[in-house]
Amino acid sequence: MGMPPGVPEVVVMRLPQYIRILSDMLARGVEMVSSQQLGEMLQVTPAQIRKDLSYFGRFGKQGRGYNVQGLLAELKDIMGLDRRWNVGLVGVGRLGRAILSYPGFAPEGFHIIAAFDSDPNLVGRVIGNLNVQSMNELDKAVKELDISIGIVAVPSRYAQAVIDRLMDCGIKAILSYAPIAPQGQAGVRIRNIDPVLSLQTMTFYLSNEADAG
Amino acid sequence: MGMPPGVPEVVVMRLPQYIRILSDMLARGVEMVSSQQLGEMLQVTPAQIRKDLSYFGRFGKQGRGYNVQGLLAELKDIMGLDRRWNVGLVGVGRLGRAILSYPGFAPEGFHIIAAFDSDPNLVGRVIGNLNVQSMNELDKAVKELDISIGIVAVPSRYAQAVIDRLMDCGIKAILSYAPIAPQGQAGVRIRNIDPVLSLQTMTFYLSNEADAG
DNA sequence: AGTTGACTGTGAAATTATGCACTAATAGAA
DNA sequence: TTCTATTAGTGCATAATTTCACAGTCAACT
Repeated sequence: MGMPPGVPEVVVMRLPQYIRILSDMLARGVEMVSSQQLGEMLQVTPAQIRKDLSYFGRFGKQGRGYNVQGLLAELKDIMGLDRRWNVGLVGVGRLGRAILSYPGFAPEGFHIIAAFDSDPNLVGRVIGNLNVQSMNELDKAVKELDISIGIVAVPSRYAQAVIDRLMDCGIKAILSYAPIAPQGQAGVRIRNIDPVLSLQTMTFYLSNEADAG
Repeated sequence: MGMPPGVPEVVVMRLPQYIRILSDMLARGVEMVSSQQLGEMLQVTPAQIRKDLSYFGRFGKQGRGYNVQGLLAELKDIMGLDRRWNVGLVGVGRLGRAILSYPGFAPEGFHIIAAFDSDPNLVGRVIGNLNVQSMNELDKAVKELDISIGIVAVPSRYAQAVIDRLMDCGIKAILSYAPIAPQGQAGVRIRNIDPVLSLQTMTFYLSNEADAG
């Protein structure tokens, strides 16, 4: 739909961060912002921000900077974040319930509108306003409710099977909380939420930059 | 301590994933693995894996591949993951308690041994085996308990202040669950756990790759 | 012992990403 | 109106990262 082809993935990964900063600024009543200021807040060079934005158009005013509200609206449009996304959750154990009760999704347009579990003791129960459905109903629900994003909150050993099921249903975006390296099909994006992995990327520096300071 | 200088950060970010795969393999009883096989599981090219490893040494046998147990041990050593890390948690609200009860940290050597909160109603209470301490005790506890990693699980509006406090105590690695762009000092690594941001990096593709398939 | 097939380690090449530095535009001051 | 101070957008240079492709090594088999 008129979106420039071949935008580097690194750029796409950064735009949500710009959006977050701009949202904060808008809430604080800031009207204009320069790439310089934006860069300071995100710890990147101003040039990178300008370059990133240039993939999509020209949003600034020379000598002035960017209109916060305007740029925010443009970026949300570009990223598809000016609309509602229906999300399905698989796994309503402890973690799944925590996810259901997390208040941060809905304000950003992500609405968890269906929950699934394979445990017969859970199917049929109402958890967090949702009627827990059997995995057999996944395909039907995805189509009828127009679910385009799946969240996986099942024990690791079942996670790959669940991801496979979601992909078979045509889901193209999956957020997995399982500490595994998921195997995805072409055209499907998978993101992992994995605090241990995050910690493990820092210990290298703790071990090796041990200067006396 | 004899660690090669100037290892690219991208490489350091990938090693924990190799470690995870190798752990799985070891548990499944696999003895040898080639860069080819490893690459298939991680969706990266074999050459990348070999190149990454070459920053640290020569771990494979030509014609055979890598010994799973041996490579795993080497990588854990390199990453500082063959030892115990003491972690302090700030914020013992709902999220903080979920983190305390998450069983995935300890088996990987990350031990949450202190919990802090600014809420007087929580200070002094025992939550998840830990006696919740006041923020005033942070500095002392960090030193006495040899805490080198901080986890931040406080509401967004307090997160930056908590991160600043941790950095003032000499903490050089922070895992933040707050949906903000944290400002770090030089030499301090901060990682974010932010499911909304993860979702937002996928909607671009959902919106723009909408081919009829 | 020699041959074969497999696979690592690594320079060199290709690709991708970042940062520089300049031009053009804009607002406000003089 | 002219001058000054800003700052966006961008072509180009540089830097970083990835991939290629091949020499060298190893174990198994004959």
